Amino acid sequence: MDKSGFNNCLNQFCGPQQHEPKKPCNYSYICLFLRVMSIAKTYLPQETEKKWYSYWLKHEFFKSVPDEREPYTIVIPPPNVTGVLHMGHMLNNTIQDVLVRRARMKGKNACWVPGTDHASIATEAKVVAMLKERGISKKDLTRPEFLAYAWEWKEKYGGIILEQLKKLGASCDWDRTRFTMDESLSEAVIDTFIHLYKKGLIYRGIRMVNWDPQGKTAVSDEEVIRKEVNQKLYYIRYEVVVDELSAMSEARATHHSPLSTHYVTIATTRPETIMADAAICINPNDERYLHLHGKKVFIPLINREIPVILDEYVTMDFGTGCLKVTPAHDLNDYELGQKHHLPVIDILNDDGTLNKEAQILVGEDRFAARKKIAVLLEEAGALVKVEDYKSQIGFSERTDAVIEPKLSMQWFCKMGEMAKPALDYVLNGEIKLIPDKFINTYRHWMENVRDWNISRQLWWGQQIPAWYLPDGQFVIAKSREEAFEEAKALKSQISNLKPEDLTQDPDVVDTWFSSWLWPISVFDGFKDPNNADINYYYPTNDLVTAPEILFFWVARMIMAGHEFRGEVPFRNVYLTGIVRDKLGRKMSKSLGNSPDPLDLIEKYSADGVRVGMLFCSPAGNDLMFDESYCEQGRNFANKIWNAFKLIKGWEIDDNLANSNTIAIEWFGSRFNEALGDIEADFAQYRLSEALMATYKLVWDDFCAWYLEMIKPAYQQPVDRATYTATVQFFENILKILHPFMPFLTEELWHDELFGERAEKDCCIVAQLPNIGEINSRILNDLEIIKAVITQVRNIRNTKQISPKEALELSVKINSGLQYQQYEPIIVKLGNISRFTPVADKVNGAINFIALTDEFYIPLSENVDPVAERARLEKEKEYLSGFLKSVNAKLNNERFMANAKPEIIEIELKKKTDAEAKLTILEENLTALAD
RNA sequence: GGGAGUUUAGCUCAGCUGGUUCAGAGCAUCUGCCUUACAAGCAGAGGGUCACUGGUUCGAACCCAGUAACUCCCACCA
Repeated sequence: MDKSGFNNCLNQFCGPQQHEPKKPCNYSYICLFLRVMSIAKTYLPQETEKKWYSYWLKHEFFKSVPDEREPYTIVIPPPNVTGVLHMGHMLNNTIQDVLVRRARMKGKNACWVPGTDHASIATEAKVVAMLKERGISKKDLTRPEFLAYAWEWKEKYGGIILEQLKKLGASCDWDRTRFTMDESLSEAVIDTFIHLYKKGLIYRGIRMVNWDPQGKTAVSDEEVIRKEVNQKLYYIRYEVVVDELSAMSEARATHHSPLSTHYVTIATTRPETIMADAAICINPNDERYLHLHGKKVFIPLINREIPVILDEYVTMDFGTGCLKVTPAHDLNDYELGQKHHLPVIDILNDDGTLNKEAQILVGEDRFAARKKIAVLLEEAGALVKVEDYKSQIGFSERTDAVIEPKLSMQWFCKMGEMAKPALDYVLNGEIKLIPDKFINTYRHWMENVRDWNISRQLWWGQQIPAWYLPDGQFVIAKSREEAFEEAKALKSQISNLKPEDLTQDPDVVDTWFSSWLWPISVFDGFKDPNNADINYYYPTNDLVTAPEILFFWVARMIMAGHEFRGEVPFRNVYLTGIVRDKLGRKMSKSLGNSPDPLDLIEKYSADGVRVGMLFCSPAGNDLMFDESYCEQGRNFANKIWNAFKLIKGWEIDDNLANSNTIAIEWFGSRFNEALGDIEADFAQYRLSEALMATYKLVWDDFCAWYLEMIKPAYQQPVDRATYTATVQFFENILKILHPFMPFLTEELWHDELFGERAEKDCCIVAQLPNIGEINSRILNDLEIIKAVITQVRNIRNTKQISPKEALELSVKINSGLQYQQYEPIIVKLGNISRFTPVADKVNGAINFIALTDEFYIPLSENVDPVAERARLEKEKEYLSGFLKSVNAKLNNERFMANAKPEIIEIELKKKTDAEAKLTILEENLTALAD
């Protein structure tokens, strides 16, 4: 059996965290091995993660109540209540958890408020679909019946996503979990609606809205996705109404005109709406159509007369230069209609079918009608031609239905007044966007903001507190009773008005009308604006979210913060990228290119996945996710586990003196240096870089160098001082790793290696180490020593000398570096039998240069003079070139005059170093020739 | 149509006010190793005309102009 087979076998017999075989085995050497090695060979996360998450919960480490400490607050971007965890959530919540855990370990009172969003359109669509499966149609239900089903659905599926977050390790204060339709949050929505209405910021009006015929609701501009679609452009001929006067002039002009004067041809992508036409519009400057000024035309098929109007809005060189105006079904046409006082003829039902106004094709769906009308027009001889045409079409984000511009009575919230301060907060830096490239986009949007359509024709959500009187007047009030009182106060009130005569507006408010209050409402800041929580936690610190919702969520939260608290809702907005697959495609359910996050956790551990996500996530840039990052994360966890295993296996001998003072001094300095780098990275929200710095510190500096330096020979004891220092280092490493890898670090934290721990002495609440002293001389020296060791190893490799074979190494020191004090390290890591300083060159030995010092390995039989000469010549050539460019600079008067003194000094040092090295090279070349 | 961004090694990305061995890191690749912490590993190595073309400067991956490709946001051309 080879080693890997052995390992597999071992894993089979060892359950998670099991150190003994589950059943007796015949492999006696396995049993022997197990007795010797009582620690699992690889880190086994499953049980560990469950264990520590419940431990944290049990000891309420996530829980936060106001106290004298500085608060650190994040409110979660509430995921859709019926949603399931996807990669975007993984990224987003990993980042939040890293920030929260780090804040906690810096002594702050960290509070991460979780919750879910009722997501009216998405949830209602799901409930409708669920009912349909059960054979129930929404039409047949009363509003309360439907809502009962919806709540049932919410209760059943509402918690799933939060449970999934726990698997990731999210350290939210679950006692604070909120839902945007919780009683107090809904009340806040209604109260703010009334407040804004009274302030004149909410109004009701007929507007062209984005109508989703499938969801049967209006959606906001932000929820419309524009896509380029292949369409047809239909050229349709309208007959010009001939009156007597024009008939005469026409008779005279007819043979001169290239265009028929009896007909006018328009181009449209929507022939099914011709029945709603209110006019034909031409550009007044269009000479081709002068004869149409003041005329009327017949709509084909239905022969209704409509006027020809003139407006410069029409582009002469597009289509035929002649536009049909359909105010009810096109935003531009609507505005044109308003300008020219045209009637509005709406021929569509809410579900996108044609209504009676259309006169023909009544009841047909708009797309079916389009095809059919083309045939009818063709038959009537009114269809001139059909061309292929590409254009942008709006689709509903939620249902993917083609958006229908539709006139309807809607509620609006005025934005202009609120946008101003919200823009200023970002421009003057009170709120930082990370990365700041989003400031421009934010400004552009805020300066061109349009009023917010806040009504939705749905049942799931907060019902608009508008009450209609039988005569059509309305009042805004919290309840029927209050509405009745208000109604009685109206000037032209109806006699004998009874409360039951009032009908409440059936619409609900847009989901974002509750989410924009989130940072305030989760702390009950509306009901009780002066409570201890809101005073302590608000404004929150960081908001972590996707740039896609910068406008309809982030911007509006800022507005609400200003409007209702006179303060920003948060200080920093960290905008994550979009998670894409390797091919750069956005991960989505429909493409099926998104891995299930829970499967990933199962496979690579939560720590591994967290690390994997962060490896590839620079702020604001999209990330090309690949499972291999998680694999790397898992491998990292395993590496740490093995370092632990090594240290754990040591025995201490108190009689031994500390033989590793240099190594300890070096790693201590290196650790502090890295700590500073990590701190700086976090200060700039460069999370992947902070992680990478940690990764390298642990893997390279600690494992590959430090542990190798101090590690005692097999089965040899270690001295107490080295052991203590190493355990201390390892504990500090666990601390800086904890925000990234909470489970593994907590598991190791409690090992007896670190002595007895009190019950609440946990890594999660440990305080991060402060940056201590940095000995930069030792740091610099060690870089040289490492280079020497690498050179020796390289020589071994190229000369095919086994690492087991010890080599002699001598050095001719020119630089003055104190190699003697590093001798134990060089000897150990280079496997050197004897390290001797020499006064003269060693002939016939393999040599290399570090700094300006010459190193020799006496292996004359391995020296190939030809190859050696070639190598030296090549190096010499490079150095001469380098020296030449340095000299060119130094001889350049303008460089000497303009460059900063420290730059010149550096160049001078480069020159002397290069010259010294060249001298050595030349000497070596001469020696080779002898 | 308007605006923003990106382009550096096979991949994902650093590179701060132009000036250290300024061309870097991780992964991947290649070579050699089952060296009792770790093959989910160890040691070593090889990868780049910094998108292209000009300009400014003593000096440019970095600043300026233009070009190309890609991405995103905004917008009413039927």
